[in-house]
Amino acid sequence: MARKKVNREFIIREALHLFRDRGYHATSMADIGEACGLLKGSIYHYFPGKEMLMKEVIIYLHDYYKHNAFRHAYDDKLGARQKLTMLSKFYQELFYGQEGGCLMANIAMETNSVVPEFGPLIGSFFQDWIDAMAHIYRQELPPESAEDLARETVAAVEGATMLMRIFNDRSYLQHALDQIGEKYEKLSSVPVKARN
Amino acid sequence: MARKKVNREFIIREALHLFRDRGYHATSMADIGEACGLLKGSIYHYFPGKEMLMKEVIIYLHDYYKHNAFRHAYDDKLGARQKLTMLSKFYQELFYGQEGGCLMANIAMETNSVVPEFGPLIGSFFQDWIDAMAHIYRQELPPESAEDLARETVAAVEGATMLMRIFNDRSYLQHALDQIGEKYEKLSSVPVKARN
DNA sequence: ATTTTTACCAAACAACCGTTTGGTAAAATG
DNA sequence: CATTTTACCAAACGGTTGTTTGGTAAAAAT
Repeated sequence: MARKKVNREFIIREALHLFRDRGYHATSMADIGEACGLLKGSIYHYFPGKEMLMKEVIIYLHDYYKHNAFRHAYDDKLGARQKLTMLSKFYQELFYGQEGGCLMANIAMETNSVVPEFGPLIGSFFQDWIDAMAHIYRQELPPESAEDLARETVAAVEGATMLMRIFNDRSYLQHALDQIGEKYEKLSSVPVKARN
Repeated sequence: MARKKVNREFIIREALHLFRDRGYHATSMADIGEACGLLKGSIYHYFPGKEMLMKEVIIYLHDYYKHNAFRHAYDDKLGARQKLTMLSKFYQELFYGQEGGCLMANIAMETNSVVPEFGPLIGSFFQDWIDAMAHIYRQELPPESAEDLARETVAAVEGATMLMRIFNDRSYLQHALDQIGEKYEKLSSVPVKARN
């Protein structure tokens, strides 16, 4: 019977799930402890407090996106369409497996005016996301249009993720992801290849 | 010195502001009481509890949208473009005057899995919004495209509202609202009139 | 003018929150 | 083997939460 090894990363990941679908205030240290097989006081052996744990969760998730998604945007071996396809797949797999939508958006909405310390961390995540999309779009679009389309894309995906959660209907996100490629095809004047 | 008259609607409106930009859990009954010039216990003279108050806030806001925004979508005296312009103006004025973004989205994200009673109320709001947009789009678009575009529009506005709040930059919402008209122009084959 | 209702306040309530403390068995270190 | 460090538990801490209770002065109704 393999013992679950408890370490900082394990706690971060358990906390990530709880924060994502219960929110920051409704997730207690006791909840996090229970998910890790610990008492709430024991979390303080690994983290100085709830706020710091939340910050590390945000940074952890930001890093995950960097390595598994944004990364592809700067991969010179790929064309713009390939990049968009890879990112779409990433979002699809990420959001489909899980309840609770997007942690970054959820925590941002809940804590924006009440725990301002999270703001810059979450802002940095969305800026990186927008930058990655803009970098892709700049391959065939003027810089300004690329930037606008990037912001539009992130907004569309986040809005769709929210509606997906509210209506418990995955087609919202699916539709938004499909639209990313289509919109780019229309804006870049390159002829559309046959739909695969 | 005119005395502030305290009644149910006054409390609902004060609570609306607090819930919108501090969230549900971070807004205490004491906060709401203070905003109304009352002690927290006195709120229970008007409402049976915090949860019921939140529900009434949601219904109140839903009604406000119905009467001041969705209404225009079904006004037979207006053309599709006029309707879109009026709705855009509504969102613009509504979201510009206030911090805290969209209460419906904020509360939905925060409480979706922790106070499920709010879910149907918020879902009903977004469904009404989508229906209103779809009704406009059906004037010149096939029903299925109209429905898709409506969902897309609501998602885009909500996503932009979120980013607007995170980056404290109104241009996100402005851009999203501008895109509503443009996208509809492109999809409906009617020639574009001169930009006013 | 008397009664009833309204609109509160002041205080208490149990429950829960994030955090701290003191101790302890096991593991790592020397 | 002796010692230090690690990884926890159990319990307590002060503070805050939503809610309830009992009372009271003013307003409304009779």
